Amino acid sequence: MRPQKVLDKDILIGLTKVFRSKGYEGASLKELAEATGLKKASLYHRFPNGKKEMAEAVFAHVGKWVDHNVFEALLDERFTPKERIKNGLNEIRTLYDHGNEVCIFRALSMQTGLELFEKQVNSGMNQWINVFNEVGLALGFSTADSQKKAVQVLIEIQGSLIVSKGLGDISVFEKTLQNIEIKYING
Amino acid sequence: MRPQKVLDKDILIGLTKVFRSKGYEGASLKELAEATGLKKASLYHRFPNGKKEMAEAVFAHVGKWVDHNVFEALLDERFTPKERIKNGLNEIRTLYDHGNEVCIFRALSMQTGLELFEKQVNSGMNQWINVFNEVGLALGFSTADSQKKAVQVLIEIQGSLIVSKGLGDISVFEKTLQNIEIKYING
DNA sequence: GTCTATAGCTAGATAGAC
DNA sequence: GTCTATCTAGCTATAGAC
Repeated sequence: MRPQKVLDKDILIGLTKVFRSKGYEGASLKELAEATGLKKASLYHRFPNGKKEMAEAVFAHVGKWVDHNVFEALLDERFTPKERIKNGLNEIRTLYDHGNEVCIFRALSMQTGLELFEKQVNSGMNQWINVFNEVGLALGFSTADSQKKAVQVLIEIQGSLIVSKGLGDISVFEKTLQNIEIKYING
Repeated sequence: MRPQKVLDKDILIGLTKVFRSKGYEGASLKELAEATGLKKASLYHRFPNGKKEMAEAVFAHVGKWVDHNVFEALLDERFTPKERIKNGLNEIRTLYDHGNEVCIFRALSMQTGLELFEKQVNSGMNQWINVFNEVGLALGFSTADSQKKAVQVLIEIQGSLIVSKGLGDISVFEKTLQNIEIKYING
């Protein structure tokens, strides 16, 4: 067994960067190879099913990050529900680099026609909603109100990322996060 | 002058359909030709600058539609501001086919790296904000409040389209439009 | 595991007949 | 104005040396 030139973790970072900025179709094997520091053929050694498998790995990697950071912060019972909201929103700030980064799930799933991604986006969105719903219930919101607010969080995060990018003004994203915090903390 | 086999209007419909579902990179000349009923070379006769020019034409075409329908409804002084909101939101329902269609500007501008589209998205978004701002002022909102609400409209429309598509549930889009209506009509 | 080299294909775009 | 045929460049993916 010859040693790996580049760590799996670092490959994923390079792949994520390219897929995020170019999308699935727009990302070429050439760029993906350059971003990881490996040659094309070596990338195929790591991902025998090619580009699709690379995108899947990025999906899984970011999904785990969200689990371990965003969701864990929102559900961490060592903190009060209000503190959890603050902490969770801070992780979201990091995830999207304060509004500078697009949502990688959107970048990868849009217009690929790959069913797998559709399913993963669907279950990912439901997870976000369930987690925010849980915090809402812990804050004493009614079942219906908590569910509604949770969906609204998702809408506003995704929408504000788009508008921030379109206007070239990341303060839109920041203000949206602050509004979400207020809505959860002031009832 | 030999007669055109396909009308400009119908070509634009075909191009729009493909770009909307596949994005700029994902749309191939082959598909674009098939969707319009012309052969590739004939498409190049109509759009000498190729794919980029086709996308620009779609941009302009949809932009005009929005001007003539959404914006005109929102600014039509024959109606009260509240009626204008209702009418404008109805045009938006049509534009996005009740949440079934993605935003063509987003589909075309994302991850293409084409500056032209970035500029057009930027000015397009500013137009949306200005028009909603104007209606807000007509309704008696303060300058700051009207501006804030106008940005929020854009965020919620874009976000709800994404969430609707991700969850496979267009009621998310419909509920968002109803919330916008309530926010404008009840103060 | 990583590399060079290349296969096989499809992309966007053009030439020229009609 | 539309077409068939074709060009070149780039793509994804593989073969095989090291």
